[in-house]
Amino acid sequence: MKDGPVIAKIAALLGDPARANMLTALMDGRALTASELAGLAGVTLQTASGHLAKLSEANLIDVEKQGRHRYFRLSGSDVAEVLERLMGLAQRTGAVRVRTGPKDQALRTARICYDHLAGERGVEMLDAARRLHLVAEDADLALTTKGRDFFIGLGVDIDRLEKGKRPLCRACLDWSERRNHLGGALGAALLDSFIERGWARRLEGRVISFTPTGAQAFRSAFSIE
Amino acid sequence: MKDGPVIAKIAALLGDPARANMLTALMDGRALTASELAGLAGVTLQTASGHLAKLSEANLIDVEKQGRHRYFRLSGSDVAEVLERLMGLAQRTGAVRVRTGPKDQALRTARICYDHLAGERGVEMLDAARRLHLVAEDADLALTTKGRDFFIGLGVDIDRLEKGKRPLCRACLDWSERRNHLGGALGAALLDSFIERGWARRLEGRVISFTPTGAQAFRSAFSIE
DNA sequence: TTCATAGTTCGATGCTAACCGAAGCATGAC
DNA sequence: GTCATGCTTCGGTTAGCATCGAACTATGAA
Repeated sequence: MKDGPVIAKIAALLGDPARANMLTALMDGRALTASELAGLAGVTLQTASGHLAKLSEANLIDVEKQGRHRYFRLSGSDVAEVLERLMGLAQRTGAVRVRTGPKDQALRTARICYDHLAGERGVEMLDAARRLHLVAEDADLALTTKGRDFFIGLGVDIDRLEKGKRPLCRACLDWSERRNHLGGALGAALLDSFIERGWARRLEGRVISFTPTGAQAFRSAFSIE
Repeated sequence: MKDGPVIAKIAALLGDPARANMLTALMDGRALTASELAGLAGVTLQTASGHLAKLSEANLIDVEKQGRHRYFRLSGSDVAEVLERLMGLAQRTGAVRVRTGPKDQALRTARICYDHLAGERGVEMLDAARRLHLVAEDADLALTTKGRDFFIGLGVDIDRLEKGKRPLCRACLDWSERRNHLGGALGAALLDSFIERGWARRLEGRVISFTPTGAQAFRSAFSIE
């Protein structure tokens, strides 16, 4: 069994409160500076710098220099997914009280998962996309011809997305709903589109808030209800 | 951000090599004694006992007393899933050299994932089940009427499985194939059935080995190739 | 009973790593 | 040039925890 130490190395990196705080702060896919992350994690800049160096060396985060700032972001959605799973585990094993504050409720309704829509709205959207035969289950998830036209109609540049190396569609398990929502390049593009159209906007944390008319437009687009 | 410490507590438990070794040893769903786990992890019994107490207190593993033995098993498939994801991360981030030994190849071909079939054979089976319309994508995965008859024909007692609280079908991400295989109560029952029929047997570690005739029967049952 | 096996608890040791102060670079503003 | 800001590196302290030896409890066998 030489798998143990391999897992342990990564898990140990996630196992420090300061680092875990930084990573969860990055879960919304944005890039943050070292100072911001230090503040969020509640440690000094020097300490944060050390942590970030470790995370970076392990390729869990990517760095981008910009002037005298250094921006950090998760190196991929798989990192965010593991964090989500760990939250799910923490919840099931009772390590965390079930929080039911208003903020928690907002997170469950709609939130950002790395760069795409998650929560009730996210699961709802994938369900609808399946019902309307916009996507089909192939190896993972695949866009149908009908789906292609549909999303192009929504203003998504499918051709461009297909050129990228990122999978177009990806089923991503939602920790609060325990069902899948739509990730991948398409999932990201859709969320961008919703925000651009003013259907929804990003609040503090990872909360996504739909405007009343935006929610109406969203439901109408996907024939929900 | 109070999510950080929550994640960190669990991740820290997985972040010790000895504990990680024990948990990976339990990933095949079997229950092992404290002595066995100590041996596998390469630590003394006292040390192992301490680790097991921590894992148990965090509800990551369950204990069962039997005479003067204490048997430990993972508290759920979600624990195994997180471990699989961590392995996937370790692989992508280059923390682990791509092992290509014969044992590794065997693991990729067919292995046990908590209690169901994973690896190439596992992914193949779910693909086939979809192609034959035995399962359909509902919220997660659902058995079709055709699928029900099919699996009953294979000797699976679907009615009994449905009475349990465990979901019948569950898509489970395969780290080596990066695609889904079939988990849930049905996935577990199918693997049991394959072994009972002598199509396959469990080797050391998590390797599942199909006999030549078993592989033939498997492919024939699912109309593969 | 006595002995053996399985496991826990306690105590001491030693290593690792998180932390921060202070100093050092690097970039940009003026 | 000077100064400020953003971040890293170095050094020293501290705290936590993994480890094991030794003693102890519990179950089973003879």
